[in-house]
Amino acid sequence: MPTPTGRPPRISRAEILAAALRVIEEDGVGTLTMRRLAREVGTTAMALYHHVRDKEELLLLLLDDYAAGLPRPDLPEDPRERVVTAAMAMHEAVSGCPWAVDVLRADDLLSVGALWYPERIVDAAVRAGLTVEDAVDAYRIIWHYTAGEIAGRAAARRRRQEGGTTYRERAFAELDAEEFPRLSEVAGRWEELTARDTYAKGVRALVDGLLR
Amino acid sequence: MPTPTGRPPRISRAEILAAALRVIEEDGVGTLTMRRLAREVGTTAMALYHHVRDKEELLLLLLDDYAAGLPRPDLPEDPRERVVTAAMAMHEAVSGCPWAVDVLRADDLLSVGALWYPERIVDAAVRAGLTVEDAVDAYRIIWHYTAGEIAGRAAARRRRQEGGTTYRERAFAELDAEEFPRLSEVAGRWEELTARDTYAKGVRALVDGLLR
DNA sequence: AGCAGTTTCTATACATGTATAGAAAGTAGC
DNA sequence: GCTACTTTCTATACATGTATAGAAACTGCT
Repeated sequence: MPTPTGRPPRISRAEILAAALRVIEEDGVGTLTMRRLAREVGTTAMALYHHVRDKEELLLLLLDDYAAGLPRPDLPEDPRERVVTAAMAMHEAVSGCPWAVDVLRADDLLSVGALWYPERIVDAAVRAGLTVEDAVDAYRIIWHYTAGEIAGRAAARRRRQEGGTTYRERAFAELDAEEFPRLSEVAGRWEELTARDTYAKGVRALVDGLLR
Repeated sequence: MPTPTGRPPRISRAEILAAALRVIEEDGVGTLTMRRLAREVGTTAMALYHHVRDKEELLLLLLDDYAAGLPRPDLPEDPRERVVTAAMAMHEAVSGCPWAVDVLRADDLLSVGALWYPERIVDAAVRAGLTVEDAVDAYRIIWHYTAGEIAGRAAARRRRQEGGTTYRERAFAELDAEEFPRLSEVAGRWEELTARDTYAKGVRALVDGLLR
């Protein structure tokens, strides 16, 4: 299409994304609303919907740009360690993105800018001896774990901020020690036990189990 | 408190939960709004908030009841298989709950009625030779994987229903075969490759890796 | 210039979760 | 019975994402 038709646009997707990023960086992801964003770009909320399908897509595009700009880590030669390193890089990339949690409802990663991660993971898994099919399975399993871990960790953080009685706390409070001996044993230490970062442990176990 | 004070309640939490369950079963979880629920119970939306902190807690309580009513499977003697079986039961329990996805933003399972699952998993992990601390880690890693898998699967299902171009499809369409050889190789078969249920494979790998 | 077609933008409206203020309906002490 | 207090409920309001209808601004054709 050499000559475009129709009313000429006053705003572009890129402009919207840039403004969104600005808002997020300045005032946090919680303040990013379509109306606020529109104000920032100098238009109305509904005008944004011509450049972006919905808010979820907006955040996805943002995540995409973000991931595309990250440095790719060097990967070790050993295939097993390669998978672990790539997975941890993926985890770090997504964790570092404050709005990622709202988009994590994806069955797999993801988007143009983030394809590096699945590519490396699948490739390393094949090098480790898996068939391509198994390698794809492995990647998706790792992704599910990664997404679940990040979502969980984000929820925990939010809960700690908001304060108030956790539903879990109540569950632990009325815990029957006879019926649930193990949980009773650790109930008092739960907060402490679950504060540690166990992601690496998890991927290592996963990779060990998957590549054998 | 033998004699209660204050205006006597016209509705109870149990009543609300029952009505909510009825609405979900009859018209789907998508139609469950606070106003609809209030109408069903014969009160106003805001009145519900005296019996339930917010909608999330409502769904959590519902999930709790649901999980509490499920039959507990027999667990095999072998500790490793025991963990796998308990995890799969947990997965099945949560998957079977249509509204669970909206509540899955929890850092760990969960609630009074569902404590059976973590108890069994931690216990089996200890029997398999882990310390209590490691067993708790193992349980949470399994939970993160489980939650991520369910959320992903739900997102995929939704996307299939709604139709329209997936973001992923677009990503695959403009895929550079030189930069991403592995992904290009499987791009055409992605839908087929990711349709299979890989949860069992994942937990098995995870348990293998964790219990060694 | 005028008409048709296309794209972008504006105005308005709606459903939703939930905050807030205050009314209603009880109990206990006097 | 009256007042103080407590709990529950009602009315109203607001921010949010987004649907819908139509106006506005452009191109190309006649």
